[in-house]
Amino acid sequence: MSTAPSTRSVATLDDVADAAGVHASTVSRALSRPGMVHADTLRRVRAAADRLGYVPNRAARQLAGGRTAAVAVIVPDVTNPFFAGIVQAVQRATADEPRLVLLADTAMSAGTEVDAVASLAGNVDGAVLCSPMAPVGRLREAARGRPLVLVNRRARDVSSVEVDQHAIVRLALDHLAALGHRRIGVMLGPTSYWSSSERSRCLDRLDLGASVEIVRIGTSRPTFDGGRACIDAVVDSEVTAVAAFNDVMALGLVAAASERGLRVPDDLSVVGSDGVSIGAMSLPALTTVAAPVSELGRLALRAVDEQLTGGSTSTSSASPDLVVRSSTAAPPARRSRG
Amino acid sequence: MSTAPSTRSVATLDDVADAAGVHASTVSRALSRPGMVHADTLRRVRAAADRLGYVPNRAARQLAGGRTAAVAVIVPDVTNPFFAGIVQAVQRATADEPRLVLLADTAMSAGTEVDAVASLAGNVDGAVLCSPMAPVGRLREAARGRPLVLVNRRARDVSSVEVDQHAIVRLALDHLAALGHRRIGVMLGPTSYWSSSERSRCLDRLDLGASVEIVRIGTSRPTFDGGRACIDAVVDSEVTAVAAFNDVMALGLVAAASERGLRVPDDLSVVGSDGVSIGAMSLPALTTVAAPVSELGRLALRAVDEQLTGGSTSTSSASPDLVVRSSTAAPPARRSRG
DNA sequence: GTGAAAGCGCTAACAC
DNA sequence: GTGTTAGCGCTTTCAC
Repeated sequence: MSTAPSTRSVATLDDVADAAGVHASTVSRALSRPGMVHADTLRRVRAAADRLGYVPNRAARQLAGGRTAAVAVIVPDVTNPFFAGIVQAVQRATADEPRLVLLADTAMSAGTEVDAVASLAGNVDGAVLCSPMAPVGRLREAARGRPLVLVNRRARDVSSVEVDQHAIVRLALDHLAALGHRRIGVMLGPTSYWSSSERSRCLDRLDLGASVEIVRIGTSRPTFDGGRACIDAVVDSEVTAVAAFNDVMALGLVAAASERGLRVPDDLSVVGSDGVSIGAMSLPALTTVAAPVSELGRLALRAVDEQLTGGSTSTSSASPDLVVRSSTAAPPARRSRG
Repeated sequence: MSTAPSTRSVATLDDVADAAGVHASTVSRALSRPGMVHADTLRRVRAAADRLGYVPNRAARQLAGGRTAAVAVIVPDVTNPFFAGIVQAVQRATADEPRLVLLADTAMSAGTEVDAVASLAGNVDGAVLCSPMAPVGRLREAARGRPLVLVNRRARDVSSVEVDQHAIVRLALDHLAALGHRRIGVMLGPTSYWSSSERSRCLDRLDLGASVEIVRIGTSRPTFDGGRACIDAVVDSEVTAVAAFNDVMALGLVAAASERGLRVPDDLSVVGSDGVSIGAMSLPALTTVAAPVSELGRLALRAVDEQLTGGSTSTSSASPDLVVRSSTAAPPARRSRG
């Protein structure tokens, strides 16, 4: 009956064209620029496409048109729930106009990062780089002119989206100060992290009043063990509370504290940063400053699109929220420096 | 000097061919089947490709050759570290022969799962589906003949890789029995999960000796809250230890227990399953039966390749390991049923 | 508003 | 062992 469907397993544009009684180019227009064809043609084409279960071949589309409808997301480590959250957020943000998400995990290696950008660049409309550590110059070079968006890192002439680091510091310290802490440690991350050095800069500008003293707790790897390793510095500094660089480090610190016989929050209060789910699952549940992950995803995607259409780069920032759980942060024990 | 490099921003096969003084098809061969060209030609081609920073265009490659050198990984939730681990494992397993990894997060929806397979199928050499919940028939249909590999789910005529569920149950229960527990609860997951019903079947076949009693603890969502929700059933069943369906549920149970004033492991021992990092970060660190994630990744990729070359499907299983941490599992308190 | 024709960059028969 | 010739399935000028 009617035009014989091709014997190939998947329908092509030509098959749809035959079925609808129009030329392939008309089908192409109908499907990608509905406004450019007659309303009647449009209906017939759509009906035919549906009936045949037509799915456009992206490779062909990319080859002919240049657009890929795909984005790359490059993370240091997907098993870190913060980065997994961003990957998820980027994907969800593509819901209105579906795009493929190509993922690369760099195993926290700057070299792998550059390689990932290089191998992905040709296959996507843009790449979202989470907390990249490679020199931005190398990254741009590897991107060959494709839109690049940095998450939590700033660089000249490259788009970026970031969590407002000042707000993170402010929320964590205000919370601890309000609980009555007067000597508070701030844990930093690796010096190569923009977010870490930015927080350090924020501390300089921060005014918590004369009664509160801030102590910087060295720099350390942004991992559970990195957090653990800070326990000595924390104890030596004689603080009653710590604002950690991220949740995972916070948990490491809590674990190390408890091994030392320090109880959290009785002997030491800890506030994390990120708001990842594991914080809620720990015991006691971690009070933290949560990053607005979904918004970061949306902003990152928008930044890709801006470069695609306008060519202009941008920097946008999103605000975190304090999440008080029950709880790793409490008023200082009376006995300590009361 | 010499042949003018094209003005386009990225070098093509023709550019390399010109630079090397050979035909494009020779370059193609040199790059994909080095054995088929003269050693000298090979050197010249490679040198030229390097010099021009040539990166093959995958879209063109796919269009012409049919192969995509990409795999899709579809997970219910990337922020679940177990699934993130599999994604990572699949990617790492591609190291020898690099492939793109296309990720889709289905937000635990069976419908989204089918959609994801449908939209990805045309763009990859195969898809790895983690703990899928959609009917396998729908998934195959959506895959349009592309290789499909199920992780922790079995179905006729579809490849699958799984963690040996019998071994999981065995390792957890032997450990608890060896610690002296005589009445042990086994938490199950959603009935729609193959791994849950499989474990239930394993319990029937398991022989722990007459002195050990097993109690099935209902079924529940495989989440932290799902684990929490089991506390009533656990308390009512009067077990002294529980083998949880997964780590996240185990942590939920531990949290709920502690809210009830039950101490872990003193009043209740808990063993998880998965071996995800958050288990190690919790307090106390979770004793668990760890899934061989890297191996699952390798096996999944191999199953894709088998179907691509031989066309045959297969089922392979990998063995988990008991990871004793310090610790959520201990001998039962003397006072309980001793 | 629609058809015709020319590629996008590559691989895969074929000849030589 | 290498060059030639066709396409792969689309988008996009162009005419009309």
